[in-house]
Amino acid sequence: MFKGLYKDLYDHYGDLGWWPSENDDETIIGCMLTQNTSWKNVEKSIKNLKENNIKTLSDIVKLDENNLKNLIKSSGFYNVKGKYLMNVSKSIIGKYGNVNNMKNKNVDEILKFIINLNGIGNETMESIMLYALDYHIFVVDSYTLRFLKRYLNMDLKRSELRKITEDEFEDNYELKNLHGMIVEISKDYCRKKPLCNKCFLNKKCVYYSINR
DNA sequence: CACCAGGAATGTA
DNA sequence: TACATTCATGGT
Repeated sequence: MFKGLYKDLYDHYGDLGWWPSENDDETIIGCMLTQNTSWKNVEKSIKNLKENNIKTLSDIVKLDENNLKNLIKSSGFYNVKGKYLMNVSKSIIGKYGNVNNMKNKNVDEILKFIINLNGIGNETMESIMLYALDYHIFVVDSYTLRFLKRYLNMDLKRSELRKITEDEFEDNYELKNLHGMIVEISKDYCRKKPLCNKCFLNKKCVYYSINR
């Protein structure tokens, strides 16, 4: 159902290299900090952390929580995000020792552990599962649901969309790049003022035919 | 000046 | 289940 869409997007965006990070710990940190926040503001926080030699969740648990909040201030919501990131780091280190030990385990076990952590909802859980831990799980965000509603004229629920994409794409790389490409096309052409007339998908979106 | 960004928790009905 | 509100910086 989405193979054609994938090709159209890939012809335009190619390999986006999602998730951008130096290691899996940094991916998890980015997943937490980018909640309702532009990526550029998150990059400043990550740069701040690196300059203070904080690169892993083990480094974070050694920090004072208020110190952590100051370092991530640029990504907004720093009080809740600081508390969440500290507790998530402590839980992961406490149960698994390090991020790598969470890979290649029973998918449901890891999924339930992550979704039950305070500060992690469905989208952040899916991002961590796919991009940091390399499980076969698609990331569904509001961009994706809105875009597919215009593209397919289907009001899918996240569970339905996840089943379709995870069945259709066997390779994790495709799930990773597909989500990245949908975010990019949403940012480029599908914000509140849609630019369907300039989008490379052009008339393939239902939204275009309805409003023009 | 207003609006929103690669959300989630909490509360209400 | 479906909404509303709060958290709060920084770019446009």
